[in-house]
Amino acid sequence: MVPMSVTATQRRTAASEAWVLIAELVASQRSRTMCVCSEFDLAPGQLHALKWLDPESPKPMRDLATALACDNSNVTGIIDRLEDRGLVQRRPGAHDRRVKMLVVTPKGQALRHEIKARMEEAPEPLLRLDAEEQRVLRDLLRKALDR
Amino acid sequence: MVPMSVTATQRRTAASEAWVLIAELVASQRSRTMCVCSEFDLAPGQLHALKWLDPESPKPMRDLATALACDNSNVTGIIDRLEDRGLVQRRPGAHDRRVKMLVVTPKGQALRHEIKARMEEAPEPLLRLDAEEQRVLRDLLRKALDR
DNA sequence: GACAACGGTTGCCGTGGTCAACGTTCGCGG
DNA sequence: CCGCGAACGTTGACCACGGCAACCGTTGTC
Repeated sequence: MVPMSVTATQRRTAASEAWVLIAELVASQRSRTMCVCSEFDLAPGQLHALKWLDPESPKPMRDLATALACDNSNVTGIIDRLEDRGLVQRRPGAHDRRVKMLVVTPKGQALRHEIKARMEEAPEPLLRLDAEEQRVLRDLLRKALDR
Repeated sequence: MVPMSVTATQRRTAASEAWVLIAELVASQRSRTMCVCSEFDLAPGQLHALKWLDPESPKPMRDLATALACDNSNVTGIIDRLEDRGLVQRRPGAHDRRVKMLVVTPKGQALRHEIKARMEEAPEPLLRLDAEEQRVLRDLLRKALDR
C-alpha cells in the first residue's frame, strides 16, 4: 500500500463520509421533488431546464445541454414540450445563425418563480439543526463551492 | 404579512440556502454519476437498485419500490434486467407466497462493492475544505440525519 | 366461504437517455 | 474565393423508466 500522511487520509475519509450523507439526504427527498413535478404538471427534465434558464439573459441550447450533462438531441425534445406550453421560446441567434437562443416567456417566468420557491424549501432533516448549526453548514458549503 | 420571530426567519433562511447549495453540488456531479453508470454498463435505475439491495438480508420488491419512490411495476423491469445479468435473484417469500425476496448473487455483490467504492469518492468541491472543516460538515450532516 | 387488501406482473403511453445521420452555418487555410 | 472541417440543432431509431389501469394469486378478516 502506498504510504499516505495522516492528514491526507483523514481529509479523504471525512469528505467522503459527508458526501455519502449528502447523497442520502438528496435521495430521501426524491419523492418530494417528484411531488413538485406533478404539482406543476412538468416532467423532471422540463422542470430542471426551466429552473436553469435565465429570464434575464437568453442562453443557447448548447449551454443547456452542457448544464444538464446530456446530449444535444435530448434538449430538442425538452424544449419542444416547454415551447408547446408557451413557457419558452426559440429565437434565432443574433451573431451566429446556427444557434437558437432560449427566451423564457412571462408565463414561463411566473411558473419558474413558483418552482424555485417550492424547491428551495429546506428539507426536514436540515430544519432539525439549530440556527447556528445551519449557518455553519451553509458557510461550509459556500466555501466548498467557492461562493 | 404574518409576524415571525427573528430566529424562526433566520432558521428557515440559512437551512434553505444550505439546501440550495447542496442541490447545486449534487447537480454538478451528475455527469460523474453517469460516468459510473456507463463504466459498469448499468442504467441509473439498475445502479440505484443494486446499491440499495442488501447482500446480507434479502428484501422484498415492495421495499425496493418504496426506497426508490416509484411504482411497483417499475421495479419489475429493473429487476428483470439485473436478473438477466445474473446480478440478483428472485426467491419466493418464506412466510408469504405473494412476496418475492431479492437476493444479490456473488457476482452482484462484487459489482455492488465496486460501485459503492466509486460513488463514495468525495467530489472535488468538498476536498477543497481542510480536514477540520470536513469533519464539521460531516458531523452536522450526521446530526441532521440522526446518525 | 365471501371479500377486501396486498404483492407482483403485464400492457400502454409519455419522457428522456444514447447514438448515427443529416442540413445549415461558420471559420479557416489554400 | 472556394472548399473543407467543425459546430449547432434536428430527426430517427432504440432502450430504460416514470405513471396508471387491469389482472392473478395469496392473505387476513369478518
